[in-house]
Amino acid sequence: MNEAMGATAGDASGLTSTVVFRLGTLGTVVTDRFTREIEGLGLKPKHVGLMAALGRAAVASQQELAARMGVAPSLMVSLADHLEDLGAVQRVRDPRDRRRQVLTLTEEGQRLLDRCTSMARTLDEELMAGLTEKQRKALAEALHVMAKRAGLP
Amino acid sequence: MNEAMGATAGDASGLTSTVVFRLGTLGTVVTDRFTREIEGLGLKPKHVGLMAALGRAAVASQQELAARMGVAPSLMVSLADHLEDLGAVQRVRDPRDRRRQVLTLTEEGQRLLDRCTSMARTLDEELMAGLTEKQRKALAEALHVMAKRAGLP
DNA sequence: CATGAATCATTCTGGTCCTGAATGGTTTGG
DNA sequence: CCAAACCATTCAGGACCAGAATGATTCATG
Repeated sequence: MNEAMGATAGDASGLTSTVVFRLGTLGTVVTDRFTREIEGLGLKPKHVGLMAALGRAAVASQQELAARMGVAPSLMVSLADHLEDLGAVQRVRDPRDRRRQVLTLTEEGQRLLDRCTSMARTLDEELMAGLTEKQRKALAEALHVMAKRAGLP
Repeated sequence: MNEAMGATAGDASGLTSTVVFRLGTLGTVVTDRFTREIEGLGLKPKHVGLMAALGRAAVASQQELAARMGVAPSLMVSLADHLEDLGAVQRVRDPRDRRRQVLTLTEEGQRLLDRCTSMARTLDEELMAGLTEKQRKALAEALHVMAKRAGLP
């Protein structure tokens, strides 16, 4: 939820037992946590998402990336601006079509992304500390299926 | 993710296979969907969260509710304002302590909450359509454990 | 090959959501 | 009885994001 609905107690309705609700609240809590974690790197979640979308060797125009991430092209410009300032991505005009700006992840960008991934894994541990190995598998599988279904990655 | 990081492809790093990442992206997608759903009722996710926090018969001051939901008191005021305008909550000065504004869910509020719950259940179905009954159980259980662990509900 | 429509990136403007500071009424402890 | 603490409210401002407007480039079609 655009944070999110973020309720915590006193529920007599069953709303809070809903997967939608739990997914929403947990999602924001976890993302807020992650946001604080990456703050020191000068990054926001969307920057990390963009780097992940780029991948190590991938090449894509800003337009395509904006569509993939579900954001407006104008926002993609500012995200790319910032990552470029950090030296994390390179902007190159596509010689085939000089309207297109092609983004590529630099080595510095890959380093940043790796650090973010590492942080995420640590948070994963913390988050799933109360789960058995079997439960973790089941959770990962379920999330994967639902994400696919939502057309995500 | 106050959204969220929202990446979708080209990932060579493993970030997207992280529970943190999937939880974040799925959370925002689902919340966005829910947001559209409740738009017709004149509600935003936080309004629904507040109503759920209130519960049918619960009584709480705005201060306490703000703390529970993790928002600033000033935001709680405007959330309560809006719900009051809709006739969903009643604001009453606590006679024991006339500084406190006590909120209670009205019948209209309960009706609204019920409709939101119903919508959430429908979304649950849609969301988990690709999951077996066993997987659904496992997912619900895992989310519940993690939510508890995060101090949520 | 010329020109109008379409596409891409960029800038700018504005809206929404939220926090933190300032204010005023109320309570409480010494 | 007074100062400190507390609650609700208002207000100003910041972060984030979408949409319109602009300019450059490409494409389609006659």
